[in-house]
Amino acid sequence: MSDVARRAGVSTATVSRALSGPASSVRGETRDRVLRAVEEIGYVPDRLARNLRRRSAQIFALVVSDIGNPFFTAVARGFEDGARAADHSVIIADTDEIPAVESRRLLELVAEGVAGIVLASTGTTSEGLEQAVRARIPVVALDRRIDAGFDTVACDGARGAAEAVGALIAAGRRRIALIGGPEAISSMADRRDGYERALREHGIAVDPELVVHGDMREASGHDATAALLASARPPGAVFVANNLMAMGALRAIFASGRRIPDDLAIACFDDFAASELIPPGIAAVAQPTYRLGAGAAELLVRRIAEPGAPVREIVLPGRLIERPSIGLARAA
Amino acid sequence: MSDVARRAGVSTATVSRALSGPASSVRGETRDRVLRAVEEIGYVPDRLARNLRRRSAQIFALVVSDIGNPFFTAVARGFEDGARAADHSVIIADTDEIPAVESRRLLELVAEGVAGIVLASTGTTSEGLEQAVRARIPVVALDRRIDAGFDTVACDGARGAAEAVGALIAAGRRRIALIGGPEAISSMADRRDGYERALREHGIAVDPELVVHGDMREASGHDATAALLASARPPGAVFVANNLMAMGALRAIFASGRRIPDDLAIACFDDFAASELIPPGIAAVAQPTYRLGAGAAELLVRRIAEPGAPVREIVLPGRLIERPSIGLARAA
DNA sequence: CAGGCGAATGTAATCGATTACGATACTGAT
DNA sequence: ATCAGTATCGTAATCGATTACATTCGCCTG
Repeated sequence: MSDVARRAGVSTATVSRALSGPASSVRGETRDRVLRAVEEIGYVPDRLARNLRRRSAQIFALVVSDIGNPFFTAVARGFEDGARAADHSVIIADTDEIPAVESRRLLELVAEGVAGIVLASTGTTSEGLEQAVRARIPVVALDRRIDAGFDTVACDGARGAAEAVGALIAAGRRRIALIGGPEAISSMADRRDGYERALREHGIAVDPELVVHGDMREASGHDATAALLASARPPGAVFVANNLMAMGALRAIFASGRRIPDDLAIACFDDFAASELIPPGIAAVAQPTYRLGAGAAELLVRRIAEPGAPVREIVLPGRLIERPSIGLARAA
Repeated sequence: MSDVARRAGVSTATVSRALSGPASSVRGETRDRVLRAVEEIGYVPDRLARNLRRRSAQIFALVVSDIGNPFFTAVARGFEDGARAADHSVIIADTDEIPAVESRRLLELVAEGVAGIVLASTGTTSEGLEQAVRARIPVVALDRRIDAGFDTVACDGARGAAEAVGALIAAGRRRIALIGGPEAISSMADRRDGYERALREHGIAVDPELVVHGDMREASGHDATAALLASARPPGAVFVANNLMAMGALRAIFASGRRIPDDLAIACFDDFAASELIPPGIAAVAQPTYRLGAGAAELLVRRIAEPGAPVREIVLPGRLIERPSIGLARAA
């Protein structure tokens, strides 16, 4: 940096101001001289030194339960692009949906000096979250609301679920089971709400026996479905609250020898790569994953620019992709 | 840090040595005093300052073509665990399989001061790679070899492919097509080799008309398969060199109305989540993804410990998961 | 014309840990 | 008793960019 300063005939302070200070802090001509010197020498500012001075690294963190879940990887794609546009790298951390792990990861990220965190929380407030707030690191809630006043980006789970369940009803099913997720996770609670709302709107009572909860992983979807199918009065359709459990549900259904949609209709939240290829084609509510991720990055960037701004919430609609697993096509 | 020093009655230099210096550099009793003081005060070393001094951040980078590919996310999982065990975070960067993007990402990572890079290269040496080497940042090749002498971790593609193709032959197929990837990518070339070897070993000539190349993405798998099926003498089986193209191939096959395995047998490299659910169950060579990722982390850690050590190569076997898509079961 | 103000820039302190260099004390050998 | 050698620890420089504070200069006002 001092080489640049010498070459441009200014001090290092001026070089710094020309490169990263506000536009008004340096005379136009001086700035040009500095930029030319930078160009000639091929100077690249040292990020590590800058990080120390600024007390923050140019890194955003994405904290999710499992990077193996295609929903989160798709979100990560959008988030990464958004972060890169703001000249930030992305660290990804898994929590395995375990609150203690989530807290630990957050503490590590705070220590790491990340500039912002996007968090798909397990639902429990933790010491890690507290520390992040105390360190004034912006936190954006992804997919799941956090009680306090955090910026949030999510898909409209209630509406998407209601639409999917509505489609099942329109196809003539009335005994529709829900395979839901933990109620502490707001997106899961929302989807349950949508399920119940759709039933009520069509004058169908919610049957507690048809509502079961998994842990959002494949195995739990399988087990829950198997139990439903083995019960005295099995349902005529199931709505599964996320993609992984849906895969488990499908395994259980095929294992039972039932045919979709004749014996059992199915729809789920969260589209997945193979949904078309699994016969007869599985209906799903597709989330705008890329835009969720990009939106999260955007919220972080804005919050950094104006820390005091009012809390913002981005809620994007999902889109029901109707496929034959629903059963009869709806009347147009 | 000076608080700790004062409390322990030593200098900051001693604190630093006690915490991160070699064991011999400080008297046992002194170290204990320091550690106690650290405990009492709740001191946490500042990573940003340490990074500046050490001229390197405690971060590993994973550079892949597309984090949306489940193979890479599965690898990422193992890599992340391995990195964390060594107290490093993980940055993930996508290249979209574009050499220029790969080079740019690498340059950014070098500037970022990452401590090590795991790279699934597009196959072209780039300025970014040069810079990484010049900066003495260890680079481990993942899945795909890089010409020069880099540590490498990969699955045995030739053997896995030969096994899968061998199974198709054992099931009575002789006209077996290959949907391969770009030859510049070593893992793809290996799989092609395995394909050809299996054919030769069974006295079947390699028919150039049955060998087509995609770009490893789903659409190319679809198009290549559609073209094969529409040809004058369509194959009796296909072996697809990766998971994404396999999904595309399946779409094309179903669209053509053909039945698996009666009309067309299929097997692919890289197992994927839905392979069981897609009828009749799609045979695939499963890679030990988690261990590939963990192995990459391990290679990085060792290379950092001994920069001069001889080049190491970890090659892990894949496992053919036989499913009905192959056709007749092999004679036991 | 004095005094005040703002724009533009320079000087040097600062972020917090690491480490080169030097000082001290203690060991054992001669 | 003297001295080399080693183990242990302290002082202060260092990493490279940012920024508080000081300085200079020009311009405007009363």
